[in-house]
Amino acid sequence: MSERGAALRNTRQRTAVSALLAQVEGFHSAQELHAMLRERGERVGLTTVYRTLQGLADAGEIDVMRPPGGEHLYRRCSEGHHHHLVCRGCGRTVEVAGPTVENWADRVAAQHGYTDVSHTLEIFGTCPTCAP
Amino acid sequence: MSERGAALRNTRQRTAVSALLAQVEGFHSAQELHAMLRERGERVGLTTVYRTLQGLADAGEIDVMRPPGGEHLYRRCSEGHHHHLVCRGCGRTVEVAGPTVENWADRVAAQHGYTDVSHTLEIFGTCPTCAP
DNA sequence: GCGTTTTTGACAATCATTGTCGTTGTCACG
DNA sequence: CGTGACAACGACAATGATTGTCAAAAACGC
Repeated sequence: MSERGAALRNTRQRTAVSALLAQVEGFHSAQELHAMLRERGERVGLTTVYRTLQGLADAGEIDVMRPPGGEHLYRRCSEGHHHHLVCRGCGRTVEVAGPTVENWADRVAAQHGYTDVSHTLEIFGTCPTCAP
Repeated sequence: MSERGAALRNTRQRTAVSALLAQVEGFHSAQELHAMLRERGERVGLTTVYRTLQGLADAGEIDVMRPPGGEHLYRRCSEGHHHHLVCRGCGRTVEVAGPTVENWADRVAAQHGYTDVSHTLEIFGTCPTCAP
C-alpha cells in the first residue's frame, strides 16, 4: 500500500456515476443516485456509489452539501469556487460566486493569524415560485 | 412575551444543561455534554440532553455546527448573528461578525427573487499556534 | 495472455440521533 | 395549600445513513 499516486482505474461503474451526474440537475443523495443507476439498468453497488462520490468530491469534481436533514447531497457543479442559494420549498439551486465573501473571509482569517483558509457557505431562502 | 405557546417549564435538567454551557469553552457534542453532566453528578438522560440542546438551538440561545465528522456540536455564543473561524488543528474558535457577508447574502438572494433568507457560514483555517 | 493491484459489492457493523411510552415533576388555579 | 392536567423526563428500542470487511472480479502494464 504505497501512498503514491492512486492511479484511478477506469471502470464501468465509475463511468456510470460520472455520466449520471453529468445529466441530472440539482442535488441528489447517494441513495437517490444509486436508485437512478438501477433504473437505467446499471448494476452498481451502493457501497461503490458512496466511494465513487467521495472520490469525485476529493478530486473537486463535484460539490457536497450537508443539509440539516442529514443526507449528504452531491452535485456536478461548475469548476470555480462558488456557493449555493437553495430554495427551502422545492430545492431549486442557484450557483452564486462572490469575490466579496471570499475576500472578506480571507481577510478576517488573516486578521486572527489563521492560515490555509477555506470556508463553507450555504444560503437558504424561498424562491419566487414557492413564495405564498 | 406573546402567546407563543411553548411555555417551557423550568426543570432541574434544563437548568443543568444551560449552566454547563455557560461554563465550558468551545464546541461540544451532545454526548460530551452528557458525559460532563454525569461527572458533575447530575443525573440527566441522554435523550433529554439532545432535546434540551435542540430547544436551546431553536430559541437561538446556542449555536450548532455540523462538521464533516458527523457529530453536531453545540456552543453557547454571543447573542447576535455571527459566524465561526475554527482551527483545523486544535479546534480553537473565534467568533466573527460580518455585516459585509450578511448584506451580500441578502442582496444576492434578493437578486434571484428569494425571500426569507438565511445562511450558514463556517471558516476553517490553521491558527498561529498550530502552524508549522 | 499473465500476474499484480485496484476495485467491486453483498453484508455486517457502527453510531449519532430520534421515537416510544409509562412515570415523574411543574405550574396554574381553585 | 391541595390537586389535576399536561409537559418533560428517561431508559430503551428503532432508525438510517455511512463505513468496514474481504473474497471475487476487473483493469492495466508488460
